[in-house]
Amino acid sequence: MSKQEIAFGSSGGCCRPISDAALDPVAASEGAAVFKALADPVRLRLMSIIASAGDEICVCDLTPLFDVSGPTISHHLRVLRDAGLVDCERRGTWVYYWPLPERMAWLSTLLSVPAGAGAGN
Amino acid sequence: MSKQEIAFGSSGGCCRPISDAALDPVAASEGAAVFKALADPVRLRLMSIIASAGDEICVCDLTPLFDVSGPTISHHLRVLRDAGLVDCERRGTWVYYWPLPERMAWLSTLLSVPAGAGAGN
DNA sequence: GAACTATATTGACATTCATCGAATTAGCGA
DNA sequence: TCGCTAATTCGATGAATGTCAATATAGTTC
Repeated sequence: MSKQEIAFGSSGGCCRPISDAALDPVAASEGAAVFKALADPVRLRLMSIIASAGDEICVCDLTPLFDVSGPTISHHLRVLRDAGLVDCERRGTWVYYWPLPERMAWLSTLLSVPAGAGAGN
Repeated sequence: MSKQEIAFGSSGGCCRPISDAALDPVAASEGAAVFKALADPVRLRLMSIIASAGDEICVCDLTPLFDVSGPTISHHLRVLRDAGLVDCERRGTWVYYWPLPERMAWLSTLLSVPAGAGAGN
């Protein structure tokens, strides 16, 4: 278990939109690490399937949905878990994954646009 | 100008939270490409500075804020532009960047958590 | 305990990526 | 036109990453 989870919020406020205040280098590194977890087509789809499942979902139900090997799915799930986006539990032979909405909500807030932000348009 | 902008929304609905409906492979690739643009500490900080500037901002004001070279900043800005997150205009000797809030809002919606979604916690 | 299934880990490999220095383009002013 | 500054593009390089086959671990069933 190489649990090297991403620490976030350690630099203070974790829930302020970036259009509200610029990130310092430390916060940017933390945020980028979580975005990186979603920056792969397989992982983003995995995340969306797990998040929309409405309930925990078995790895055995996830794997056949993809064209990549089992070990690759396992690898991607670990990345999502290290990013704090999902968690899992072994129950018998099977392993079940569920979403951690807090981390997703955090990213969502980071990217939220207060009202009429942005000068350009 | 290698403008290979990321097409999104081409697969239909672009503004549905992933906790609401799972992404198909095409949508996942489009979304992952935009997240990838934010999956770097320098780029995420650049994005936050540009988004929080309240107005367009000159590259000459961005570069000294980072420990990387000018060409590297230029490279990262191009990635953000190709992702549709910012746009720019040359005015005289200088080039000014501003945020495109729509794309940020799209990502924010993707990650938004309706209410009490997520089975686990 | 042996055989079997479901996941995870390991090790290797090809590709992608962040970064830099050097060269290039764009515009200003003398 | 010549020099100067701002920004981008080019080419190269070392590091990170996605993938798979092989192996290992966890658990069930006989």
